[in-house]
Amino acid sequence: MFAKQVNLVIVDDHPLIIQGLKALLSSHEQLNVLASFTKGQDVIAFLLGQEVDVVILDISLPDCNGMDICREIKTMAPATRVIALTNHNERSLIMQMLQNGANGYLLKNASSEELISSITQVMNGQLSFSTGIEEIITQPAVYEQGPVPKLTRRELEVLKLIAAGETSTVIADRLCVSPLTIEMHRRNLLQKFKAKNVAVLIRMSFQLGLIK
Amino acid sequence: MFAKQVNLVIVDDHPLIIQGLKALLSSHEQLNVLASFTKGQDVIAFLLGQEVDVVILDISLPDCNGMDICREIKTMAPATRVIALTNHNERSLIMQMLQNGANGYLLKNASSEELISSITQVMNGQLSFSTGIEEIITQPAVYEQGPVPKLTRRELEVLKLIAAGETSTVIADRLCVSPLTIEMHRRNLLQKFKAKNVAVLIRMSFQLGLIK
DNA sequence: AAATATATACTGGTTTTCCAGTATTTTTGG
DNA sequence: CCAAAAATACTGGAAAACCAGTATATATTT
Repeated sequence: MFAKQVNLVIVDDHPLIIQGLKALLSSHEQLNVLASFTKGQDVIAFLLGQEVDVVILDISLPDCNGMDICREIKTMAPATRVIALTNHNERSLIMQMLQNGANGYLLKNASSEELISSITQVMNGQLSFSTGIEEIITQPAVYEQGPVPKLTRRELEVLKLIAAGETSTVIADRLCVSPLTIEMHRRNLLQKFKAKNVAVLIRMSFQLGLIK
Repeated sequence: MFAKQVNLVIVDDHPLIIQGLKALLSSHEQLNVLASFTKGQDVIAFLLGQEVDVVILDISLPDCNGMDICREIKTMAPATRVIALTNHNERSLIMQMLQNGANGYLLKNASSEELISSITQVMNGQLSFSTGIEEIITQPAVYEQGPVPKLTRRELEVLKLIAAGETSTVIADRLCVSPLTIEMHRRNLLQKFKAKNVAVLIRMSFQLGLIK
């Protein structure tokens, strides 16, 4: 199955997920878990001094954005394969991860067999996806989004206040600017998300993990 | 630590979580995992023919609502302890689970020690919570919600269409009713969620797992 | 230093939401 | 069968969002 020993690293903020992955991988002799981390920056530091074949990487990490970590990993260690492991199945996120160099994309409800198969595939130089993910990627979405919107500091601030239910007038008072400025931020946010109104803006922000 | 053998059952839609829990629990002789399920209804069927000490129960299950399963378990087997294991830390959900009879509430980022400790506590007849959960429960929320809103079939239908970004006029056309009817549904939804506008409505609906 | 992006702010206007109250019909539960 | 809940619908009106375009100042990037 594996031509040689495969060295892996796990990054997930759930100790139980890490535990489960270790238990699963340990029943395969040639799969060797070198380390596990609950923070993204720790894996970057680790990779500076250690060569790793596969990183299994959660997207939602407490200290940073898994997508950025993915890009960083591929920048510093291009030969290292990255398999995203996440609950998110939004096409935008999947495409963004692939754009950032991910070799695989698994959902957390994947089976053991699926995980092992995925590791095999990426080690063979292939891309690997959970059941259903390929379908999500390939079928043109009814509402086609571009990449995940990149928000400025101010836009994110305004978005959070909108999500908290505040009106433009209240937000303007809070941020000491004109209500017309906030209206302009709203318009820009709607355009970036290709959203027709606040309902879609909030929903997509949630789905993309921009707000919790 | 445990006066006697503790029989447990795990219900979670993530095989990796189940794997992790099993690995963890198996290193404690007196903790005996009888079975695991990825569907809520399966655990109910199991409990009909088997006495269980502790059920570790995810709230988000694919076939049903973990909160309802919790209530069902406590109805049919009051002596069985239920520990919720979830990613949600909204006060409403925590209170609802306690209301439905849960004995513990853990977040999925809990450590191994925390889990074992929780099992110990519930077996001793105590309530048990993840770090931080007690704080969430005890501090009066800035925006105090009541219990998780119970939506009618029609209300949920309208909510989903609102979340999809449709206006009241469009929703009315879709459902073959007057736009004024939809406006009335909107008003009722805002009242049930104690939301001041659609932004809060959508945000809370996602936070409470009512829509995905 | 220059180009670009961001933040800010305005005019003028339409659409939509939110609000409060009221009323009737239909459905559901006891 | 009856009471209660849900669904439906209306009047009248204010507040807020959404829209399109335009403009200037500041910050950032090249």
